[in-house]
Amino acid sequence: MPKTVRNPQQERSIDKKNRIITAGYELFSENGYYNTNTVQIAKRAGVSTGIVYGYFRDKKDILREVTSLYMAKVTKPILQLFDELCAPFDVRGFVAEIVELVIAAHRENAGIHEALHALTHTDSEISAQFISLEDELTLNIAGRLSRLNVIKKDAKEKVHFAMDMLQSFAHEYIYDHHDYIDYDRMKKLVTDSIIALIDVD
Amino acid sequence: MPKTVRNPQQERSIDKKNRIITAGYELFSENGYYNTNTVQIAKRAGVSTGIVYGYFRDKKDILREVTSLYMAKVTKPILQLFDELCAPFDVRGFVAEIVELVIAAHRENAGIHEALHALTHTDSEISAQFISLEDELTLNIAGRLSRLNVIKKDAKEKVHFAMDMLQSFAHEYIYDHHDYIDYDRMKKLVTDSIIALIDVD
Amino acid sequence: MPKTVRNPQQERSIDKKNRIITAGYELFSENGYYNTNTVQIAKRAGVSTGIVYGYFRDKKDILREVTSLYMAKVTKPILQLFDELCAPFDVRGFVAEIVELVIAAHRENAGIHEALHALTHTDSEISAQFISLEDELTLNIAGRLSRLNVIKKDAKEKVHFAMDMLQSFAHEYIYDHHDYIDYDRMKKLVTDSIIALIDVD
Amino acid sequence: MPKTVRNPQQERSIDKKNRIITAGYELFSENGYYNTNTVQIAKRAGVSTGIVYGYFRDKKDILREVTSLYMAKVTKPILQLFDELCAPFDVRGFVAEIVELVIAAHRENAGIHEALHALTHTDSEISAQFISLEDELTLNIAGRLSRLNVIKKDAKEKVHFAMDMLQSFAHEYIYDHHDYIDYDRMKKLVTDSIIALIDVD
DNA sequence: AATGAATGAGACTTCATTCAT
DNA sequence: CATGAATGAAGTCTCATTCAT
Repeated sequence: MPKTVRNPQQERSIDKKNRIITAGYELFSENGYYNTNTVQIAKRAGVSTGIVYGYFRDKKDILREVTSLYMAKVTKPILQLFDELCAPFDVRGFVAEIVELVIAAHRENAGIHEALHALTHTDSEISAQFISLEDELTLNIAGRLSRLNVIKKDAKEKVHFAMDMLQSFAHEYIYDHHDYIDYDRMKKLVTDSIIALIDVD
Repeated sequence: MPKTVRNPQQERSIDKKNRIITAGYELFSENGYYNTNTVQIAKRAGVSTGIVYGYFRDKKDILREVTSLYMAKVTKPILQLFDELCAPFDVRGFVAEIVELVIAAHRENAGIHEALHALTHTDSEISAQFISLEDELTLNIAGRLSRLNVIKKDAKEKVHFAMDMLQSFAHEYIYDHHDYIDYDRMKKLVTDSIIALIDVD
Repeated sequence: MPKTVRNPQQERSIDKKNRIITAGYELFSENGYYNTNTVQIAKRAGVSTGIVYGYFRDKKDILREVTSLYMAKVTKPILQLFDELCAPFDVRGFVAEIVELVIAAHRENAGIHEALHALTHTDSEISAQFISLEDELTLNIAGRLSRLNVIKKDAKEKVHFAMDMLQSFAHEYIYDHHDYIDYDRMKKLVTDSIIALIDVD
Repeated sequence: MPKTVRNPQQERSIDKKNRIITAGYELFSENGYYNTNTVQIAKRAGVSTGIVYGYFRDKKDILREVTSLYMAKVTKPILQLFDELCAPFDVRGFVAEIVELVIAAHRENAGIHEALHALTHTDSEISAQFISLEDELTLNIAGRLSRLNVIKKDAKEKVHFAMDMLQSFAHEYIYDHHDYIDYDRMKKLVTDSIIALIDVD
């Protein structure tokens, strides 16, 4: 008797599944994956413990969906920004906007990034999901910027590296406030570095 | 009745404590903190389960020491490089050296960085250890470079950001190999960005 | 994340909780608190180890409930006897009845009194429970006897001391049978002493 | 290879053994038998963990000796008082003296009585030791008082019961102070009850 | 489809006892 | 004789998962 997981079609069921994912999202974000148990998830989602296993194969399966949700939340606003983009455009202004966007995304998706990233190393599936997100973003953005002729050379490498910078900085900005750092000045350095990176031929 | 932990003085005991730390280092690195149990650590260290608690208050205490070990491993070679540094010096060559060093450190200290960083978000003690490592490195390096007049302005912000870049890149380089990225080209971009960052006034 | 303990409402659950308490009662009684482990309790109760922690915070929590159960078992029949009491009444007959009652209670509640009393010295919570039981009994009985004008002076001191005598004797009677003691004669001495105590002005 | 336990002849060894017993006495008294471990005992005695097993077969063996020590401490002063006793004598004064003596013994031997008595129920060996102590005291005292013609009938029963009363009261007096009890009045009741008991024919 | 009580393997930790030095 | 580090069995408690209702 192969174990089956419901694939909810009905509205009420979909809602229930989503509530579980959201609960997982919040709890993993707050306490990390290993410090969250299924009873907590069920309680937060307002469902019974048992039904969780109606929608998800196991705890890891919730993690997978939480990861997808996270991906969507982070990717969407950035791609949207690019959608509205058309040449000629103000590079500095645009980069500044992106910086703010990434910071905001980081702030909103608080702990989950850490919680998920943490698992990246021991869990190949999550790792793959993360990598494929990066791939999609990198290639998508690199393609757009190439087409717009904003970046002429090494677009993928530049975009990827720029994304890394942004992520590092956003993390720094949100979580690891060091007293001796002037974050506004640092933000300017980041923006400048990215602009310089784009302009390098 | 305060629980006491042996503070080993004899060589053999120190060795045993170190073997436990090393075992923890390796296992946390391979499987993460939560997927490693004390029996595994003891077995890998070649000691009994019981004696682990002769040297460490609890499992978390092993983690603390593992973190310290990691800190030392990462910090030392970098500070050493700076120790050998004297003006006038070849900025490009030096940065290139640093890049290689950080990549090497990342390679050698494989999973542990992830495993530890993962806990940063749920464990304030580990977080504090990490932050204090960054503080030390940043301030130390920023101080040196200021004194050598290599960086004239915003030294701390620049150094901190440069370190973030390096870390992101090293991580990328070691773990997340994307097929479509030419990592040598990317390495050059990183080096250039750091140099540019230093030169900005 | 406050740990929650089920507060069973359903009959079956209440029964299960009671079975655990009873199992604890028996095992603590037979082997003492420290020589009883949670696996034994679960087995005796016919439940799994895990569910024990669904009903009780920890092993100590079982002890608390066992103590309460013991209290009830010991207190109830004595208070009941007093409930049926009305003046004028035959002091000698009544005291004799009480003596038999306390012996019976001791016999039935076998080892548990010892097991619990044992903890009294190292566990302030159990100690408090015991003391409050004594308080209740002493004050209740002293009040009744004062009101009935059976005892005119120092009612609380007399009642308390009489209870001590009874307990000592019952313990002696049940457990520490010495060959050279004629326990029927001793029982008469106890009865007489209590009667004398009451009559002292 | 039958396990042997040293039977120390040399002074230094005897001293060491005694220090272990004393340490056990104190620690069992403070924390109970089960909350005391051998490392603590060794530390308090100022010896190594290992050597404890040179003098004692196991932890229980320490308990045995501690029990003996307790016996001696409690028995001696009482028997001594009787040794000094000769007719004709002042019953009331003598009983009052005994009461004070037992209270003092209880105070000094604080927790150990409880700690040991606790084990009485699960440990037949300790139980036997306790009973034989009582036997010795009861028979000894009953014999003396009979010979002195102080008690004419049921001497053993009376003495035993009197000892129970004293013990209960002393325990009460030292440990379970209830606010609503006037202990001086209660002490008088105890003394009177014992005197009455002796005088009953 | 839903509930939530129940299961039991396994995690962390303690400690009586042994043994190499 | 003495040391105290070492052993490993056993205890308490947690939690992913199942199952009777």
